[in-house]
Amino acid sequence: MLSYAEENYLKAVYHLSDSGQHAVTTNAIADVLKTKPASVSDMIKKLSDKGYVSYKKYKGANVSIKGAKAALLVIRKHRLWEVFLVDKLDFKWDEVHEIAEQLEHIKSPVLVTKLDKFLGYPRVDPHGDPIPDENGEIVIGKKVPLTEVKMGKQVIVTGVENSESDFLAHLDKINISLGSKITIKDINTFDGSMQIDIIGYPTIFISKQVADNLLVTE
Amino acid sequence: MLSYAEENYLKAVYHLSDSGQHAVTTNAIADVLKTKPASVSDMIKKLSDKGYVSYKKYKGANVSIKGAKAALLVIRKHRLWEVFLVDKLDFKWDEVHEIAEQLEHIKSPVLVTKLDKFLGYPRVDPHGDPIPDENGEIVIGKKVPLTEVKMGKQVIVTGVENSESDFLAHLDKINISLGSKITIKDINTFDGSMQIDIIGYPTIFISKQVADNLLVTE
DNA sequence: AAATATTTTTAGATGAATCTAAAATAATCT
DNA sequence: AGATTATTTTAGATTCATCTAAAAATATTT
Ligand SMILES: [Mn+2]
Ligand SMILES: [Mn+2]
Ligand SMILES: [Mn+2]
Ligand SMILES: [Mn+2]
Repeated sequence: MLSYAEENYLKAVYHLSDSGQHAVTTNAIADVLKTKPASVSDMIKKLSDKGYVSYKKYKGANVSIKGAKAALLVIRKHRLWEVFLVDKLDFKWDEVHEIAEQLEHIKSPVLVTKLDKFLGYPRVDPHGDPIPDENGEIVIGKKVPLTEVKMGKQVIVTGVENSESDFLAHLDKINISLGSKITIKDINTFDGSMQIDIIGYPTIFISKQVADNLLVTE
Repeated sequence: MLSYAEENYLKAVYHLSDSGQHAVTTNAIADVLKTKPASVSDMIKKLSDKGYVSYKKYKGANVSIKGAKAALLVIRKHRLWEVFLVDKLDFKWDEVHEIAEQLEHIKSPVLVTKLDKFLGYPRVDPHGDPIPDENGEIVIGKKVPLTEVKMGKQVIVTGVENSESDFLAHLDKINISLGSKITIKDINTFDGSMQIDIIGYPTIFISKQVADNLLVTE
């Protein structure tokens, strides 16, 4: 069984590698876990021996299939507990991370199942991040233009309809990128422009033209 | 801050000493914690150095005021989580102990406060054990005869009105003792006799005479 | 390409919590 | 009381996760 520390390392590797897309450096892991590179080398070697990460000395680490699955089950618990804390206990979305960081390590598969049911099978956590299913799979919803989304619903930017560089530059300027979590606060019916919240940035206005070309999920 | 292990030891000492009433032997602690006496000696010495237990070599250990308070806050969390698991997640009362054993160590005072509120400030856990308040105090309710209790309510036997030995012997015979958790399942109005559940034993019938002389709390 | 700087790994140490085996103390039994 | 048995403590070892300091590998700069 994985220890607390092992689970935290696995999660860090998974996230830093963009869900397993590329290898992760020792220093980067040390950084997010607030530990020293020497400790990371030790732990990565251990996780490699156990088959949870692939690792070549001096070349960084990445999660294996087994490692990604384990990481995703911890992430699932983390996000379900965050939903519990916000929806049921009235925490604010910015107060729950540290507590979920502890709760994610509770070992009991049936607890996770029952918690998921109790919460009504949520698909995203309070920060808009998707909740993996019981097999560690992230069910990605269909991509739709932001103009098709109802007011108030939180969505994640997962693509663009138009890839011209001046459009992309504009998105950059207004702090929208792949993965941004957006909530529509208001829609002006006469011109289709809208007021949106982007998590981490001030509320902004965008034109219908921009909204039409932004693909979002959930 | 107390470690996981330290909290478990403190709780064991607290319970084995009957809430601090007497000293506890090394072997007894090793027994309940499924560890070896040598480990207990080490840990008790550490807790003694930190002021959580009083301890004289070869003479056993007991919780200090500070230790009892710490133990009671862990017990509070344990029992609140048990209520959560049974009331909200639909666990059976005999399935929750192991999970609560993990959850009791989550560190976040505000989480406990909010959980308590969410659960409606329960005063007993699913096993009928009292839940200490935020100061680690167990608020003992008034003692009333069992005949004054409403059907369905779970109560704890905390005394007797009549101390004659044949009454006490009778209680013994039907497995009722101080601390027994009783739920009234049915009351026969014509003679005041009742059908009761005693946790850990089969359902039994008792006469109004017995119920009148049984003092219960909660 | 050589020198320099950065990153990563190894070596060796520490603290926490555990264990086994042996020594010390206390309790029980002729 | 003296011998035997049981309990408890100490001594020394182990595992886990961490650290610092030094060595090795890689990357960057001149
Ligand atoms: Mn964590
Ligand atoms: Mn989150
Ligand atoms: Mn515990
Ligand atoms: Mn209980």
